[in-house]
This record gives sequence, C-alpha cells and structure tokens, in this order.
Amino acid sequence: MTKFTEENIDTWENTMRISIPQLSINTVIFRFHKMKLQYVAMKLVHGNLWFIPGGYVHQDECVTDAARRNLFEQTQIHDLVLNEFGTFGSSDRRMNAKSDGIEKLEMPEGVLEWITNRFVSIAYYSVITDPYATITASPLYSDAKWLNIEDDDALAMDHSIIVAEARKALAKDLLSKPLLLSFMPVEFTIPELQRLYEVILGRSIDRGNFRKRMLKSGFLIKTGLVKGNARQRPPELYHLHKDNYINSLTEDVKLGF
Amino acid sequence: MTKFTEENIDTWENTMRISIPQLSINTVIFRFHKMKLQYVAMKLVHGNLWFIPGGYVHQDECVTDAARRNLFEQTQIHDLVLNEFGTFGSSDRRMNAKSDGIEKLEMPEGVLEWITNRFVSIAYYSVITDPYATITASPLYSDAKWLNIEDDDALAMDHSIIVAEARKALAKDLLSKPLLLSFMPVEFTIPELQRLYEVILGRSIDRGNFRKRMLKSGFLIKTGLVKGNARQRPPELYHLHKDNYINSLTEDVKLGF
DNA sequence: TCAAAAGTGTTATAAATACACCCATGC
DNA sequence: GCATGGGTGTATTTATAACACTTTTGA
Repeated sequence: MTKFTEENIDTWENTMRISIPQLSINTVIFRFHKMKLQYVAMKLVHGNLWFIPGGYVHQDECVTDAARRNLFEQTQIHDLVLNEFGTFGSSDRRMNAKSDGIEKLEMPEGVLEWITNRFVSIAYYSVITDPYATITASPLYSDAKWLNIEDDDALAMDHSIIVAEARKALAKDLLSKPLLLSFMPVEFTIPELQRLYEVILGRSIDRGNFRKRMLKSGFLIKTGLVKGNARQRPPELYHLHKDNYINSLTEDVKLGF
Repeated sequence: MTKFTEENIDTWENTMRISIPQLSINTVIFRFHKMKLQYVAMKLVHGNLWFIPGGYVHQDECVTDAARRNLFEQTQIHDLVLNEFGTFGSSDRRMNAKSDGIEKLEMPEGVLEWITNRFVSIAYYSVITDPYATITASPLYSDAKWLNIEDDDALAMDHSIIVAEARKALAKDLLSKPLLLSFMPVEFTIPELQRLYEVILGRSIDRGNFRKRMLKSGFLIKTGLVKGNARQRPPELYHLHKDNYINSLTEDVKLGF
C-alpha cells in the first residue's frame, strides 16, 4: 500500500470530522510470551519507523471508551485490561511528514495537516493473554510485530519513553490490579510466574522466597499436572483461583506503620 | 464583576487563539493547615458553583509547562510540586451555560461556545507550603477559598472526583516524591507530621511506631526547641534534613520478595 | 550418572504491631 | 492533682533475605 485509496480518504475525513483535534490515545499492548515481556509495535508504510498503536477520541465518546474501541480495532478482542498511566504532551510532539515518510502516502492536504499536527497523547497499557494475540494493521501501518521490552528497540517520536513508563506502571499495579488474569494462560508454572515478575520489576527474585510468598497468597491452585519441558524436573502446573486472587489485591500503600 | 470587560474579552480571544481546543488542565492545590488537609476551590461569578483551578494548554507549550504557568497565575508562586495523576475525559464533560450561571456573564458567543465545549482534562496536584498560600481570582471566578478534604464538599462537574483521586495520588506518592518539602513549614513537630500522614492515608497510625519509623529514616533533625502549645507537654520541633529526605525516597514497589 | 532446573527447609535478621508506662504542661 | 497529649521502651509476631539441601527429569 503506497498511497491512500478513496475509501481510506473517506475514513480519515470522517475520523477528522468526529474526533477531538490534537488529542490522541496511545496504548502499549503487552503480553508474556515465551518467558519474555513483549509489546506491539507497528511500522509506517514507508520508511522504517515503528510506533505503538494509537488513535483518536470521538466527540461523543469518553477517553477510556476511545482507548477500548481502538484496542478492539487493533486486536479484535473485547474486555481487555486497560489502564491509563500518563499523558505525553511536549510542545514539539508531532509527526514529521518528511522524515517519517508520511508524504509518500500522497494523502490529501487536510489529512496530512491533521496527522502532522501537534498532539497531546493519553497513554494506556493493556495486557493480552498470549495465544490470542493477533494484531491487525491499519492504512497507515504496513506491519505489526511483538518486540521484547528488554531489547529496548528505538521507536519513533516519544514512543520508547511511553513504553518504558508503561512498564513502570505495570510494576506499580502488580499488587492492585488483576494483571495476572490477562498475563497468564489458564495453566502455568510458578517459575513462569516468577519470570514475569522479574521482567516487570527489572530485578531477579529468590526462587524459594518467591514460591513461598506466592503459595501463601492462596490464589494458586495446583492442577496436579506437570509441564513436560526438557531434561530437568518438570514444573508443576497451577491455575488462578480468581476470587482469591481478586481479594488478594489491595490499593494499600505499604508505609511501615 | 457581572459581565466581561473589553479587556477580558481580548484576553479570552487571545487564549482561544493560542490554545489547544477541548483540552484543559485542572490542578488540585493542597496545603496542610491547622492539622487539616485543604485544597483550593473557586466560585463562579454567578450562582454557587465551586471548581478547582484550571486552564488551557498553549500550542507552543508542553502540558506540564501549561500546568505550571496556570499554577503561577493562580498563586504567584514558582517552583511548586506538580504531579500529573490522571485524565478525566467522559463524553459529557462540559460546563452548562444555564445551570452553571455562565450565560449571566454576557460573554461573546465565541467565548461562550469555547467555554461550554466538551473538554478532556489532564489533572495535576500541587502542594503549597502553608503560610505562603494566597490565591488570586480570575475573570470567571469571584471567590477562592480553602476547603477541608474531609468535609467532602460538592464541587461542580467531576471536580469532587478529581480531588478524591488527587488524594489517592498523594498517598501513592508519599514514599517516592518529596512532598514533605512543600507540605511542612521550616519547623514542625512529629505529631503534626503524623496528622498529615493520617489525613492523606485516611487511617490512624500508632503514635509510638510512627515516631520510631520517622526518626529511623534519618531526615528529621531536632532543633532543640519546643512548640508552646496548650496545657500539655510541648512537642519538640524538628526540621527536614533535605538531602537525607531526598535520599530516603524510592520508586521501589514493596512486593514481599 | 550427570547437568539443569524444580521443589523444600532452615536460619538470621529486620520490620510491623500492639501495647504499657512515664513526662511536661496549664488549669 | 489531674487531664491531656507528648515521648520512650519492650515484647510478640510477622516478614524479608540468604542459602543449603533434595528431587525429578532427559540425555
């Protein structure tokens, strides 16, 4: 796709008409896949610039609904975790038509003006359960892929910063938001869970202590099955006791008194 | 002030020209005054509706700078704590010309249209050191006062919710942001500090344990003076050891392993 | 039998919690 | 003296952290 079709132009003109100008949504879509924390990045049709998914807020729609609609358009999944974690609003926050290869799309002047305007972006993160994660592209983007967060690939604009902040938000929300419901498949092992915590927190955790603490929480139910891995002792499979897990969550801040 | 002056109209028309439409800033300005956590509310000229301070983002200005400029316009103080804590963007988020008494201001149609438009608001909180807190009004507002957060007065629009969320943000930031530098005067007592923590956290704290924990942190320096209060043992005065206090702050999340 | 990773247990230290008791002040 | 809130100490429990040992598997 090297230029806009008539249909694309109509879609964009409609979007511009019904959306709040200069305000965008960006969502960091996470998954935990093969022991890696990953997020979705999309490539602009021309050039080699990668972005995280985004969209606009319709006039008759609240911001979180816009984020949810956007997420659905991108993943075709309803009812995902969706948490707002910050606003990105530097004064030079805009796409560059030349360096970003947007002008090669040969879009109408009005659309180009809209797209290259200064945008304030409200940032969300979401979590997708691994096997159901297919991402659909949009007219602007020709490719979508999962990047490992530990690889810190360079993204366009301030999107690398947004991803980094999203990871911090994950860490802060680990005890208060039901993230495991989305991160973990129906059955999983404690070592897998530990890797998730480690990559979110960015530090290693003692195996014995992690296990002890997790089992004491009371939301891990042993299935009796084991995961046949490789040439080592197979880890035991657990599933989440949803109610106990939800009840274990707390907004409390640990202050030490 | 019952209607707009020529000068006000000029100011507003300039604001509209240079600001991002449908995007606003709101700031909850806190102080700790006479053992109460308070915030600034401003009354619209007509009617009896109270709002928290707010403003707009100029095209050439980043969002946090806009919040800072706004705060300065309202308080005449530079360099205050300013933390973003959320976005408020429901689809019906707008002022009502009739019920809010805005139409009585007899402002030009363009200004009225701007003001009563749907706005997405980015919310900040700030903290002001008690004795320096004078608030200046604006053309829209005839009165400004400090409200006690525990009184939960009803504010216009979603502003009560914004204030409640701001308090939650204070609690979350208590260990990671240097809030005490702004909340406490140069000299203060440990019981005063404890009341601040209690009102922010919304729960009572054991006196002995609070004291022990605070003194162990190493950022409280005894001045040797006491605060002559009333008919009881006078509490000792302390001041903050700024470096030690800053060093004691941490972004770490306590997870238990 | 060996390496590798899982599972379990022990111990030392530190932190959280719940109190009890004394102290200084003004009335 | 006494009520009031401030300052101090202690004991119990719980949590954290470090680490050693055992188990299970496939090659």
